[in-house]
Amino acid sequence: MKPKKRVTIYDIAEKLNITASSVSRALNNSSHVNEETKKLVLKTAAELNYKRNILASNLRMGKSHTIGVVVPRINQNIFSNVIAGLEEVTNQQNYNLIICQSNESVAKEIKCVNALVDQHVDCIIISMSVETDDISHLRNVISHGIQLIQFDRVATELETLKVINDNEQASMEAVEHLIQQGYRRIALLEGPQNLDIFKQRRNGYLRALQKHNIEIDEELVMKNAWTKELGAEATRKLLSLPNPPDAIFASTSDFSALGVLDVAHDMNISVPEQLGICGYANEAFTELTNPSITTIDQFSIHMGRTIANLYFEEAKNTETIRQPKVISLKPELIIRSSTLRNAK
Amino acid sequence: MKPKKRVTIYDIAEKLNITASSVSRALNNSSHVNEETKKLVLKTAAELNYKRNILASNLRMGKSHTIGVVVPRINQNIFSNVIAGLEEVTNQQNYNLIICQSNESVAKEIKCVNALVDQHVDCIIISMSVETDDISHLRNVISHGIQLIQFDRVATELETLKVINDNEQASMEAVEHLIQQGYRRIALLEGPQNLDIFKQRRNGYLRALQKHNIEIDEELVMKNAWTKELGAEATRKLLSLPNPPDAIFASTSDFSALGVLDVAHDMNISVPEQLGICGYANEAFTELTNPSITTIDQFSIHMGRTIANLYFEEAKNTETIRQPKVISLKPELIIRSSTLRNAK
DNA sequence: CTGAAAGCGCTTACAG
DNA sequence: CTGAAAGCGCTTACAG
Repeated sequence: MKPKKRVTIYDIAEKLNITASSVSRALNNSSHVNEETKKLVLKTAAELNYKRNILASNLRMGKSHTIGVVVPRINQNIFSNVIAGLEEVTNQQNYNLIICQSNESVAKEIKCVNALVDQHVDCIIISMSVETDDISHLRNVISHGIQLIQFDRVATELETLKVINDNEQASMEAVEHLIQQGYRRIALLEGPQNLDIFKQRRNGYLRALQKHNIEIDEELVMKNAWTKELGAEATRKLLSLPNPPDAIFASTSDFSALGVLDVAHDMNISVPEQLGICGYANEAFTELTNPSITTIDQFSIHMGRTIANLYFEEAKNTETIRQPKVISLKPELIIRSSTLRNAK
Repeated sequence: MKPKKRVTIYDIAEKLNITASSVSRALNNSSHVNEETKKLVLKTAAELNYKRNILASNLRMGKSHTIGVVVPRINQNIFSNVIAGLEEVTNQQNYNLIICQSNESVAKEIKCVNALVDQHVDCIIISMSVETDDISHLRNVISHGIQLIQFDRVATELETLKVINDNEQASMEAVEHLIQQGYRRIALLEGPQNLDIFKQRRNGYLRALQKHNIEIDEELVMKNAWTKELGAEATRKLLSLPNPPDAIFASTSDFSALGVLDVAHDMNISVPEQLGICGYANEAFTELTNPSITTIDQFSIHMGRTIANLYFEEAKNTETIRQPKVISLKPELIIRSSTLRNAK
């Protein structure tokens, strides 16, 4: 089958004995066009089954009606849900979404970002890889006049639009919940501190302990325990301490919480009686483990929608000098069996 | 910050005192170009930090170096993994991926497909929504000269490139495994039969029973049990039969298997002793439930890579008349506790 | 191997 | 409100 010959604005113009200029104006709903001709053009366009050639329009306008998204991993709860939310909104606006994954590598992240710049995307939405320290590729985005929106894992020092979670507050609530349940030696599995989200979670942990006058024991703070394996490893160390913790807050992810749970099972340590466990992210599996895992929900689909809406709002606001807006969303503690000692 | 003025082929041409035509040819590695000038052009391009304007190139060539993907849901194991695999390969080839989700609605699917056609994508990769019966929107894709690749949930009657799983074989193996474990009254939770994948899984079930001379009892075949809730509902009915099943093959998904497990827990029926459970798709959680769930892995990342590679191979083959190639992948049975009666 | 020219299909500043 | 014209930046068939 051969591609159909496409109908252009010239075909419409010819049929109506006007110029392509007028047709274009009518189709774009420009104000400088007669109501009559506009109607006529729209009618004829429909009759001829005209479809605007987006490639031509893009070239002329210098924009692509496309938004690029760069995330560490597509198949991870928070990111696939953010993408789902983004897709929902951008689709309504007839925008396209180009999705890239950095696989937690800066090199790949840079490659993705540059590809999107080459593609003339109108906006780049990014959550940084764990490796990312130098952010000159992000500055480069801005210098090309492309809107940059950071979310979740953001570089605070870079003034852009941001949609973040209030990690500190959420962490604090999680740790306070543990304290309320009678846990006193609460360990922290923390993530790479070059990412602000992990710093904030650490701060929330510290603040909660301070507030309740619990001494901070650096022995209980395990660095870089942000995968299932690393979480398990850290847990083994913690539980073999002379004075082991009675609860572990896996602030990095539910995956590390899962590592904690595995080790507890292996060592025949009962959860939540002997050990409380709290994760982060409300991955689907946290509901299904035995016991189910207390965690923090980040409403990631809603986050995706928020990001997209922010872009379209800002795109409208061309008049004034805009300042980098930051939207902070409030995560919610989901209390499950792994920390419910009192209720049992 | 203002966008930088972009360097064009004219800038390079001017600097070298040749025409843009030659520059273009050099950059595109055309054979009709002097080696010397080619080198010179590439050197100058690098010096000036030239970047091809993809929008212009796209318009001129009538293609977009973009592939559209339409899946029912992005945040579902198989699809997010297929996308991850696609992204991996297309990224290497400097192609873009535009991702849409149909949300299991034909209306949305049609909207997505049409948007991708309007976008002049080079290829559309699709896994149909459960509602899709009429496929004229897919024929429309082909009539626009756009390559169409179907995967997983395919319309068999439509002759296109396809990458599928051997669902029948996998189902048969799953049911045979149940039989080997001593289960004799094996129920089937089946999906909407307008989707071929669910028909094939049903066939695999039937073939396994026939092979082992087990009478087929239609009472044990539950239609349309393809979500957690519907799976649970069907299970309640099955377990209240005068002669209830001793195993349930949730051929639709692990989510329905989860529904089965929930009901079994509620009714204090022990798994796998009193009831064997097998799911489909190897969702992450199947490893984490208690007991862990036997299921079928579809190697979805690999499937994504396979699809992308198929596209690029076919794109090269312009010479001969191509026939619609179908690649069938072999899923693998993952045996876990929920069906291991003998081992216990 | 290279140049001159046309054209992809649109949008918009400039006149009138 | 409408037309004529230029231009977005490339690619390629046609000559030479």
